[in-house]
Amino acid sequence: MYKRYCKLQVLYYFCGMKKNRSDCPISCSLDVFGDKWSLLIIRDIMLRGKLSYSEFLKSEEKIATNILVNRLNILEFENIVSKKVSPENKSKFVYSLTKKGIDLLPIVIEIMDWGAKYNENCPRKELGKKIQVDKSKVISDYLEKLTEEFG
Amino acid sequence: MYKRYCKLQVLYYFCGMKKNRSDCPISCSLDVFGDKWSLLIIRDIMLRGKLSYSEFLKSEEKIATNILVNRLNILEFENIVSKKVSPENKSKFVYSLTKKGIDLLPIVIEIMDWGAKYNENCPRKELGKKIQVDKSKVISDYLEKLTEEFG
DNA sequence: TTAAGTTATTGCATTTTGCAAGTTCTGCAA
DNA sequence: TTGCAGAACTTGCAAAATGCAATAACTTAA
Repeated sequence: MYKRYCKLQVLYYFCGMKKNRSDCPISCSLDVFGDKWSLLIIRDIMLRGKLSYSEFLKSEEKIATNILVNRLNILEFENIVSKKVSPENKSKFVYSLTKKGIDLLPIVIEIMDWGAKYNENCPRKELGKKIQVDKSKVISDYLEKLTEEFG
Repeated sequence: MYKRYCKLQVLYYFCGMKKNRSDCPISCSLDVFGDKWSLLIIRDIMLRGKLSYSEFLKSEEKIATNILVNRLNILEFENIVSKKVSPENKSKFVYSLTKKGIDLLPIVIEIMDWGAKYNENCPRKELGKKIQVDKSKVISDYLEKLTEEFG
């Protein structure tokens, strides 16, 4: 087996772990992904078929490398994504959504719809228009697709 | 007319206004409410009938006063909430959701559902259980209720 | 004009973010 | 077995955001 980096980041996250601010489910959710970056990584995996660290880095929002590592570690620790050695290229990793991660789909779609509705500078592209026409179909289609990848 | 505080916070927000990180609607949404507090304020107004600064302060997550003022100003600036002098008590303000704010309802409900599903320490209470049974009914019921208050 | 209730600011310590540079790790091929 | 290239990760430092406690400003009503 290959020795990979020790997960300092996860250790920090785990050790410094604050209790949830409250037992409100909204608050607990935000404790996990309530920031400007986590859901963008989820989006990349969920809607854009991105798989790896280097692909996430290329997104137009230009996430910094340390933030990306940190968020990926947290998402993995929280069992939202899982990380495996890539079958095609053994020196890289691929990330995929767990069931828990896939269940973020409706949140992501709703956020996308709201964003498109209220920002002139966010023209609806293909997916955005589909959402406008039949949101629940988009969700169920993606759900099916993501679930079968999930196996 | 009463001179109220000048809105330094809003000025800062406006002046320091970064362009959106990208034209992705998800990213644009997160530019506005992608943090640990904004949606909790929305929740308080939307689901808990809270109206004023002092009520928001009392929530169990214990938001700091400066953060609360800052977020309220941003939400108001973004036209998600609107602020008026309270009819009952003229020395206080009440906040209410605009149409844009009300449209955050599905996002809030989905986040709530996900949070309750994946946190043992977030027992589903009345609303959580209703969501489990018939999410879209909960959404349309609240939508109706919020919209008539709005109207 | 003052008291009571409400909302907002300030200063400081701490934490998180952003950025740029450099380091470590892995597989593959010489 | 070494060296290289691609990929993932860390580090150091500056800047920004957060948390906290104390204080200030504002409004109404008496």
